[in-house]
Amino acid sequence: MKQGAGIQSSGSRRTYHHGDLRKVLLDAARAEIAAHGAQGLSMASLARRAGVAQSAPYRHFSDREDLLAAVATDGFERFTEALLKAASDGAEETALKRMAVAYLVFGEGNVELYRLMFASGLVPGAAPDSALKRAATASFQPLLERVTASDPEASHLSAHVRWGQLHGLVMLKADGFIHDPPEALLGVLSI
Amino acid sequence: MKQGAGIQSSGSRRTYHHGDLRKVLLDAARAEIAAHGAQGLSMASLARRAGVAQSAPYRHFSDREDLLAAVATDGFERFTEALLKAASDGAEETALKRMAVAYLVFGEGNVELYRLMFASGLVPGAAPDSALKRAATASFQPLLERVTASDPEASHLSAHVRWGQLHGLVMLKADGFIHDPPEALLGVLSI
DNA sequence: GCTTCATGTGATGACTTATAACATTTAAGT
DNA sequence: ACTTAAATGTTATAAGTCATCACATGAAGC
Repeated sequence: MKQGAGIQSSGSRRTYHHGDLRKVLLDAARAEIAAHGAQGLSMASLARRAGVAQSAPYRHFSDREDLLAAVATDGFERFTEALLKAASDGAEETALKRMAVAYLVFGEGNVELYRLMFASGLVPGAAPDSALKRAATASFQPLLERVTASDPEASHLSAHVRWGQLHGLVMLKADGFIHDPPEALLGVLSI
Repeated sequence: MKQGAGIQSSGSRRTYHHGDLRKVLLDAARAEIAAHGAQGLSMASLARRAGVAQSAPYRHFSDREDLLAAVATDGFERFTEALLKAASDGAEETALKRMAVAYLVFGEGNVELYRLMFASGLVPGAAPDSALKRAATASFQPLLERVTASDPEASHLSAHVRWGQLHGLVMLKADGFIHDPPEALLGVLSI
């Protein structure tokens, strides 16, 4: 089935069909985005990197935005996972604090991916029933649940504000406006 | 031989020299960014819109990023002005609250400009002594001063956190993740 | 085995950034 | 005023991008 043929990066593939181009493209895109951001990512360079024709990626992604959306969707899923893991990974009372730490750590460790996910305008433009939109809204659920769990009076609104606090700190750091370490910031936040 | 010739070649300009191309380009860029964001802005379209050759803008801006930086710098200056005006426009005790409102209002009223200023990666990449960097750091001073003035114990750190709160809310709204009105958010923030 | 469908190729058009060589005004210096 | 330098515009062009086309190839199903 999955013939191990794979890729011959120097240009000569053994098989006409690549075998797993979609995955290779996504991996390359993730790496490129992590290294240099989504802005400069080009379909052509991805194709070159994968050793296929420039038009090949369009067999797997309808356009550049579609590919970025796939990377972002995957990012949201990993992000949600990280939050859930942090929440369930210790005492109940300190779950929110651990989630906050996990949030900041994820942001710091995936600056460009985080920017793509939350500040590229990809999500607001996506269709309401798209995988991207669903993954994005899903990533907000863990935080929302914890906030309302710890304080039944708390509304969506206060969860939004908590989220905004963390989001703002991640973005300010991502863009080099502040440089304080996560622990210091959380101390002031009193989460 | 003579290829220049066309005073009127493309548009309806009467003089060979445009007169105030730099300003016209900046105005057009601001309008285009406000309408469709900085992402899709092209030097070529700006030139067309101004009725000059595609290469003309490069006489005034070394490259696309340089033009965007000019727009962002102007944005930071107007942003600082708005914050200062809010601070000095009422009772001393409520200055911080008014600044917070002004912050959110500016963000909501200039979504794409705000994104360019704070989330485009322009500032971290700029030279330390560039006009952009200076305008950006200057925009943080009003908030910092008010925070430390109202609470001498407060450090830069707590000012950063305040900033992060506001920044996060603006960005989340800009990207369509939340939709709460400013007053509601500020109520929860207790600023 | 034959057909069909998914996937990769090459060529192409429209568009963009950016630079170079050349043209035309404006300004400065004498 | 005359000459020349500096700004600022123009044309042409190179290199790169996105996206689509008709066509080639190989894998899977009948």
